[in-house]
Amino acid sequence: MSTKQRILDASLQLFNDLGERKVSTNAIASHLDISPGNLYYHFNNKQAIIYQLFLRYEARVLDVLQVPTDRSLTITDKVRYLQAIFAGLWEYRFLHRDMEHLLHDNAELHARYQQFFRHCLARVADILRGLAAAHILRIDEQDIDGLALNTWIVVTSWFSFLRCNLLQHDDDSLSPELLQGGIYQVFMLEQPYLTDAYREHMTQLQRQFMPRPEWLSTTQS
Amino acid sequence: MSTKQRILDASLQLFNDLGERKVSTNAIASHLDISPGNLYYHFNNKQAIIYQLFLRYEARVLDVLQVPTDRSLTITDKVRYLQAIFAGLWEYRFLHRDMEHLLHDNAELHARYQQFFRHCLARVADILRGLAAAHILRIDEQDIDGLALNTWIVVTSWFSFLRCNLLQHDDDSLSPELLQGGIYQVFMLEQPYLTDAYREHMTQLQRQFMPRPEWLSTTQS
DNA sequence: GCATTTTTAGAGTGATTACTCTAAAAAGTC
DNA sequence: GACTTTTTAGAGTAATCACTCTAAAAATGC
Repeated sequence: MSTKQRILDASLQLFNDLGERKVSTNAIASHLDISPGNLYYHFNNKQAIIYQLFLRYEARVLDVLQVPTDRSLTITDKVRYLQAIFAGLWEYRFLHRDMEHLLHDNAELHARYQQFFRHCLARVADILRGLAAAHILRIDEQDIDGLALNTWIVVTSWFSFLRCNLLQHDDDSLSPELLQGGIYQVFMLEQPYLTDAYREHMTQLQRQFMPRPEWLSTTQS
Repeated sequence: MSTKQRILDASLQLFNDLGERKVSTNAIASHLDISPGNLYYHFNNKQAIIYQLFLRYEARVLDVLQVPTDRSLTITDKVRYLQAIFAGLWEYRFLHRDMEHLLHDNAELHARYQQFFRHCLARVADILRGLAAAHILRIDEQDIDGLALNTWIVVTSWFSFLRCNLLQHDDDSLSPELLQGGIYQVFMLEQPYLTDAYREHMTQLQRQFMPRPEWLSTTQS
């Protein structure tokens, strides 16, 4: 594999494990047993590494968020979307961990990210319209944008939420399993809009993603 | 005013304006025309300043999130809760801007924050139960925790969302007016649970917090 | 007015880190 | 094998920043 790719892979891994801020370019180089000069031969600066990783992430997400044109959506699609999106978020989790800082320091990334956001939001809205067309949801057009936006917020904030509110301080073990609770919360957003025909089925499905009860029960505290 | 208070006030202002990370302790001192030594006489370290500011924030929020015991909740309460919470978020907006980093570097704050979170979540759930008891919402007990959690996520992520997705890169002018859209989104979460008696009234109320349409419409992009 | 405590100034320090510079090694070309 | 280009090494640098240290000034108590 080319040095450039190895730098990107190592950066991604270190960023994900430790957070972008805690990983110096020298650390990336020494992790790969190459010199800082070598790293800077391939990338003009740290931001360029992050930008390339974002492009990977973007491609991955947009690839998932396609709405089929030849058939109507099913509940299976819904689950598949969410699992794939959360898997992508997991793979590039350093991004949303510190998005504000990354964007503040990088105007080019900021512009691209905002375009990406608008694109995603439109796709999510299209998916919701597709679910409505398939009589899975019953929702007014005027509510679709709001629901799509809430979905975006919950999805992109989920890992941050976990790390801040549910993980012990010394415990860095954010695991893919913890994704499940995020999927549950997104189902929760859509649940009230389910048509009677699908309500029973979805409720049962949603239960599979139920967060462990000791987590978040408000009744006993 | 005591030097200690002046340090806290100046820190809050600078943190809010520039982000905690971009504000050095030396910068706080020189902003107040005092020496770094003086600052460190009053606070052992930067984290201690942040911790004290968090305590202020916590007290402010918990003061707002009271459920009246002598009467049932009204729609006016609902609006008042949201406006007061968002005002508090605004006043201490540096906190949620970089919460993960702040907590990672400060175990004591992390523990306190998690306790605060659980407390808030329970209060939000109580408010939802109160709204159900007042026949404003119709919601199953088993859905309350999930709705409360989504409310927490949307509320605490709103400013971050604005800065990442809606503000121009050179534009630091996050304004209190932009809060309104956050309130709209929280209404959006609860809207499907409204009883018929209140649906009309709330929908009209919600419209007042409507984000400007060019913002987030998915229909024209 | 003297003694003690509290508050302040301000120079300095050690650690970190993104990035540079020079030159050597390796790879490719003919 | 001579050359050109690409890739690499690694020492170094300038800036930043949280925090320390010493000693002077100010406030307080009696």
